[in-house]
Amino acid sequence: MHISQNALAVKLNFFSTLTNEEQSYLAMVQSEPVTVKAGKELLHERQYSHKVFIVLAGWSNSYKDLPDGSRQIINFPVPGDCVGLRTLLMHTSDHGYSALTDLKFTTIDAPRLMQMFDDFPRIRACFLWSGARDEAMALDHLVGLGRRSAIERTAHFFLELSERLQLVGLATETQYRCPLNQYVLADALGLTSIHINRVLRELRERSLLSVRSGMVMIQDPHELRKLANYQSVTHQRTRAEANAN
Amino acid sequence: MHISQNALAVKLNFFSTLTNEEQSYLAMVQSEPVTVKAGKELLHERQYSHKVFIVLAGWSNSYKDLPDGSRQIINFPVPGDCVGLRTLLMHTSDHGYSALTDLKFTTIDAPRLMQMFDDFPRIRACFLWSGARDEAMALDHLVGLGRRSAIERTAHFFLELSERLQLVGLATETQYRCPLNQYVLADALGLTSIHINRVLRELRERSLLSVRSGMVMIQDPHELRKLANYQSVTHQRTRAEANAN
DNA sequence: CGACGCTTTGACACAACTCAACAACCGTGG
DNA sequence: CCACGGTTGTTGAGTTGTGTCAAAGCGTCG
Repeated sequence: MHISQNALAVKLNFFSTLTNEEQSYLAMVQSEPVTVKAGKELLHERQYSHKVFIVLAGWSNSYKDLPDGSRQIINFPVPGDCVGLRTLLMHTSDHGYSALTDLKFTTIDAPRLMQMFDDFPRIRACFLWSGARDEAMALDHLVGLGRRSAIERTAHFFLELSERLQLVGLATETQYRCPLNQYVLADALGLTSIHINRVLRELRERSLLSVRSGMVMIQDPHELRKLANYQSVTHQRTRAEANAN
Repeated sequence: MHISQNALAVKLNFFSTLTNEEQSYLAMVQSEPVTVKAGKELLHERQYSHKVFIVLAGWSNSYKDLPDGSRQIINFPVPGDCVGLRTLLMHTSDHGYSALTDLKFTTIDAPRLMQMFDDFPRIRACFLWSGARDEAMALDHLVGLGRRSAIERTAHFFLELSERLQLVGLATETQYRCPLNQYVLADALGLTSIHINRVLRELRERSLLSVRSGMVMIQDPHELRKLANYQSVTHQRTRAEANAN
């Protein structure tokens, strides 16, 4: 098992403890790690795809482009996240997926994934659980876009990101690296980069959160959570008992 | 098999043809149909739940409430839709679910559902596929809230609803019954009811679409699609080959 | 040093919201 | 049958949050 493949195992273990056999199978079924350059598009909308991506390191985003040239970013998969499960079921992708920084990942081909799901129902359960969590996050995102103001949405976003990164050891309670620029943030939060800038300034001036040279610092977690009406995505939920299915 | 339970079968059959045995099992595993009054809350946020709902007739909505009193409607499940699959995995619901009109549905308990998934992998595949389609629709919704104007979003909404209802025979190309009032539409589309009213007026004045006494009439499907940049959710995709998993 | 990508700021425009009425509709009971 | 209240739809006037356009500042890298 590659050390670098641990993020996935860490995340799945959060849902349910995997045996050594399951863990080593999980490591074995993955391709060798691949590294691509920032900007590389790994999946474009409507592309036929027969594999999933497991992020090991780096930043990427899944998104949808609109005919008027704007784009909506759906998600920023972090290390340990799996991209393309739904696409596998659909056969063709309903979103694009590209690297924002140099990106290291492995892949699993559909047949091997399906075989694994047949042979290791507990692993299948973990993947389903993980997919369900991703879906829950997408719904939070949806609610934010529909009903939260720009500043609430932004605060909420950085809090959620923090929690996801903590899960794989890439953030502390108060800070984490985050190379997302204001154009990218704008596309994720349904705003313009100009307005994101104003919002970040306000958060900074209110001493709640600051973003400087790729580093997010949460200065006042309590007040920030209050502003965002933030509820933890993961911690509020009972840990899964991964029975078959 | 109850005739009234056909909507689910119709929808799953759209994904992959089920055998007679599968169809009758699917009918058998469901509870007797239940009817509840409009307004009844079937699932509230954070509720523990151990069953899924299969809508047979009537209108309902899943939503999230925000502490400031506003709400964001996630989805309007239509007959044949299944509510609560993700909740089953999470053990507690991350959204509320309530009836908007008198509502007829069946339920499937978690253990029986899991048993069915073990015994009939093709049914499991259909449910997963169906869940994936719901997720894809949620993503469309997310994109709309983030990047589309009020009128585009509204047009898009009615087009998508039309297609979903057509799938179960509840709409023609040009019209369908839809008892959603403007408050409800507003909560779904991330707008105020007042603004929805103005948007509907504009759609009416431009002879694209009109909503009168619970009836949606699509007057100019082509222009409406152009306005909304609408792409079919279901038709664009290859029909599934439902192999196990 | 200049070029480029990203951030920051200002002035202005506009889409959508708020508040406040009023009108239409509908079922209910007198 | 009409009067009534509640719900839903409609409209106007004014406000505000966010977008648009334009330009300048700042780092970094070649």
